[in-house]
Amino acid sequence: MDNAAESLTSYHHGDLRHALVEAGVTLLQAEGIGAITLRKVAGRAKVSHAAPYRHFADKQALLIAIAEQGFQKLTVTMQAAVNQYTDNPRQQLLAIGEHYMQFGIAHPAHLTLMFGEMLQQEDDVLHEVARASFDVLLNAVTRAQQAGILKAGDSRQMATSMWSMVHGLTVLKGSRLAEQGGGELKEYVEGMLEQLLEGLATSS
Amino acid sequence: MDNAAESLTSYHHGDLRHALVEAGVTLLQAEGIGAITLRKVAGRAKVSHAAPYRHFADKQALLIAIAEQGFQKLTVTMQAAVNQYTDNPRQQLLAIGEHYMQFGIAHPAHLTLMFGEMLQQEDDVLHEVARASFDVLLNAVTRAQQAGILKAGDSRQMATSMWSMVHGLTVLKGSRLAEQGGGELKEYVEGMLEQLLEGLATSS
DNA sequence: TGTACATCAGTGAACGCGCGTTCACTGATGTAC
DNA sequence: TGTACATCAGTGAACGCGCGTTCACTGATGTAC
Repeated sequence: MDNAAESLTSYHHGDLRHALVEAGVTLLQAEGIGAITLRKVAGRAKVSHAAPYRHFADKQALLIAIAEQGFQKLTVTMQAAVNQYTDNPRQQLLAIGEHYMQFGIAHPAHLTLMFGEMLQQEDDVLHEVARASFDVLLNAVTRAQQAGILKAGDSRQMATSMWSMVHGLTVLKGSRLAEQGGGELKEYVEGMLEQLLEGLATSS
Repeated sequence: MDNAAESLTSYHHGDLRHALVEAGVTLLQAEGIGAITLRKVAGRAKVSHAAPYRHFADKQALLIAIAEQGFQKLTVTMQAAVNQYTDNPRQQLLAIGEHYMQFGIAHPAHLTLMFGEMLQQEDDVLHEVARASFDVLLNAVTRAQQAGILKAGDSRQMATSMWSMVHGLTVLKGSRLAEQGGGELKEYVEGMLEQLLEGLATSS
């Protein structure tokens, strides 16, 4: 249903590695982290359960690839938020937060996997794609400082503040701890973030 | 090593239900969420692997009990932070954040279980103990408002801001995304939280 | 205080199942001449 | 263009294992008289 160029491309399957990761993401979404097995993932990709071993050393390697894909998607969506407001660093920061929450609320199990289990692994590639996501925010913070919208100071620390707040909001919103009030997500996250931005503003 | 009143108390084992939860927490800490099985938990509690069924309907019920115990511990530690600064609502808020992070960094897998898998369950008892944790913070926010340290307004929303930020910081600190600089945890979380508190301060 | 009985927490054997992983294979694709 | 060979992605049977759960049991504790 997703990729039209299915049986056209290259080798036997085409791009089984990619298809397996996507199947894993779908399964994660539908049944949760505990439900991911190599056999089910292979089944969803319509190959035998031994086929994944041509592309992944073991189950752990597949899980890491799924987490990587999550960060890559996150980077793309955050960068899209930045591109949306070319000359307005403040709007960029708010939009990054909004897009982050959209991703996290649409894919809660994926976010849990990315931060809960995998990021504690010692995998350099994974940490590189995670850092790439973080850098989108970090760069926006730097631009906001240059524009005089945020005060000078440790931009990495400010980015960490914002990331933390938005990540925490996403997790809470996914549970029932936060009010589930009907307002728009955009207003919700922006209201919260503005409280923080006020504390980080230039004191003019 | 932990409970001295072992073979003294009451029935056959004494308090197997409690011992099973504690064994689960230890296992969670040592080997991660995926490693929790009824059989291993029973083994750690030195009973046969069928014994847990006298206290839990199934594995899921044990997992929920482990998550509940986490929130109860969190409530106690947050309340201790409040009691530490009886007449200083601002210090109370900072100390709550510090204690929260201490808990989360000491028990990362437990926190992941609590928020990642279990809180999305429809279990009323679990949500009640989670709300009890949240209320400790909420009450502190209310007192800070009354003391004129935070501006008037939706205290529940302000508490959500703070909880989000501290929760997010805890998760990030557990990964390698945040700087791992050697500073004290106390200074770290307080520096971050103060940025937010400034945005929430009365504008006097 | 002592005996008979009821309760029920914990036992240990057994079940069927799905899992990750291995391995000899097959057959489609790419390459050399 | 056509043939011979090498490569290697995907197959399907097989493995041993640990899992959750059930069940008839046993034996320690609590209760009635």
